[in-house]
Amino acid sequence: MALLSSVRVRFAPSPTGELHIGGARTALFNYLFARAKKGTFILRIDDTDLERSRAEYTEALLDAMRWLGLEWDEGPYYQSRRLERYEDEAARLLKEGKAYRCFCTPEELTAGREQAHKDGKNYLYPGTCRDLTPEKIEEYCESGRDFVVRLRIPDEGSTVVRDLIRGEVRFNHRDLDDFIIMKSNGLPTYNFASVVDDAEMKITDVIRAEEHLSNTPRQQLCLEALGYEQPRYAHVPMILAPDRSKLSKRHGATSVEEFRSRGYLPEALINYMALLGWSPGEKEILPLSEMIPLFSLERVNKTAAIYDTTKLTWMNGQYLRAVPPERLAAEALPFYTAAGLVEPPLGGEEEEYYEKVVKAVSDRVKTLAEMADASTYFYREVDSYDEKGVRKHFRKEGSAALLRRAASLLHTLEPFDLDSVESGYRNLSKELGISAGRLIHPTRLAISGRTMGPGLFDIIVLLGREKTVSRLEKAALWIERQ
RNA sequence: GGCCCCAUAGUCUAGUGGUUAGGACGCCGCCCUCUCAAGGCGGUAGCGGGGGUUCAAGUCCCCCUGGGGCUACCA
Repeated sequence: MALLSSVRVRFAPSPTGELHIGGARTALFNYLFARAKKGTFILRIDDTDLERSRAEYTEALLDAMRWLGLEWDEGPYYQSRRLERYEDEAARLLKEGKAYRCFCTPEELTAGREQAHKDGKNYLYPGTCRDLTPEKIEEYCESGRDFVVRLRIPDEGSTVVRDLIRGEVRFNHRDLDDFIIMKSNGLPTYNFASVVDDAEMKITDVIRAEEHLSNTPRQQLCLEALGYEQPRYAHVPMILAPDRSKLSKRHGATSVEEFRSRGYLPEALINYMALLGWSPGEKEILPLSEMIPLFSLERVNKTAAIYDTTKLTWMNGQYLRAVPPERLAAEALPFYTAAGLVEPPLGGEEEEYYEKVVKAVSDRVKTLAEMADASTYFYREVDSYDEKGVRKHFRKEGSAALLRRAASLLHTLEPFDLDSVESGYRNLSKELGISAGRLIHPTRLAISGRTMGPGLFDIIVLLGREKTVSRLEKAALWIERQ
């Protein structure tokens, strides 16, 4: 029983570009639905558009899916490898008179459309070839004229889409025309291929973006003509760019690959996307595994969402801080490499140092890219001092002398560890009758060039005696020369 | 243009006739503190407009407005 009712869903992207967060979110909802229902999640590549489909996009797509952790149970199936199926099904419809050959040229069609537009009228395919005589058809075929196959749509009546999220939506047949199911190049159109595959793959629930809602009556009509059962439909809200328009390249980071390269963690991206259109209830921060039992289409809303990187970034910070140090070091390595700070493979001491740097810096950043950026002075000499910091901490009377005192303290300090450095600093400030901050701030600026960062004593110990002392002296010199 | 969907703060959302309209990000302030984060506390800001229905409307109905989608030999 449970087996019979088991759900089968699919994510069916077309490999015409990178996977953007809209598509990824649709994939995620399909995945969550399948897992929550103990069903099957199928991946299908809808690559019937030869012009725009590219093999490298398919690879990138699979890569992105794997990176996100959205494991599929079946597939990937490729529509381009199933062309015979569509041909057979189209031939069947032709034979049964449910579809017909249309010999109109694209030019004729376009002219009709433009004319209608000029007259301010609606354009629907006028049905020119709808009732061609068998003789005429044969004549056209023999003369080698190109043709497409169109589905015959009833003139009267309507088709109702029962959507799990939106309720019943009615479409009048008079607003639909006999649309094309097979192009003149012999390839199926989306509406047709998709339906043939969904039927053959026994898809029980079609969960996809809202942009497909208007196409659903066409698909239902196809299914009906083909004599297959209807799946259930659920059209999830779209994800819009910050300017409310449809997602596109010019909106900065929109593809999964881009977020990845900007230093976002897959679990943060997943968590953030899940919250776009779905609400789990109490907790907002929750990993994929915890989302599964909570997921249901009833809690998916109808409103298009505008994605907002600010919240994603915050969430990434949350995840970053929860990641075990070893994994964090591994995830961050490509970013340190790209920034030219390290060159893997890292040796023993080098690796130890790297891990300490990561640990020191990770608490105060939100992305892996920021992490590398915040680490530069652990690998390079300081070549400039933060301007505001200079005004605040270097310009004061006696700053250079202060730095020299600190340098000489550290020069001989034993042992050179966190506790002794800190107490050494605190004692020195007491001795000089100044606040610890008066000593700490210029030191940070001197050894890191920055006014913010990890705890000063952590930096000092990590950097080591030699570098710290030399940077302090260098800064003192710099101040004196100003 | 036609058809369809949608409408709670800047953003993501809870809400299914009776709530001081709840949470999160952001922003502001305070606390903590060597800085910056993190964390804690507090604050800022919302039911697009107009008509109905009802004792009572963010919630139901209609209109308007706004946004989005489809209307391709794209998916």
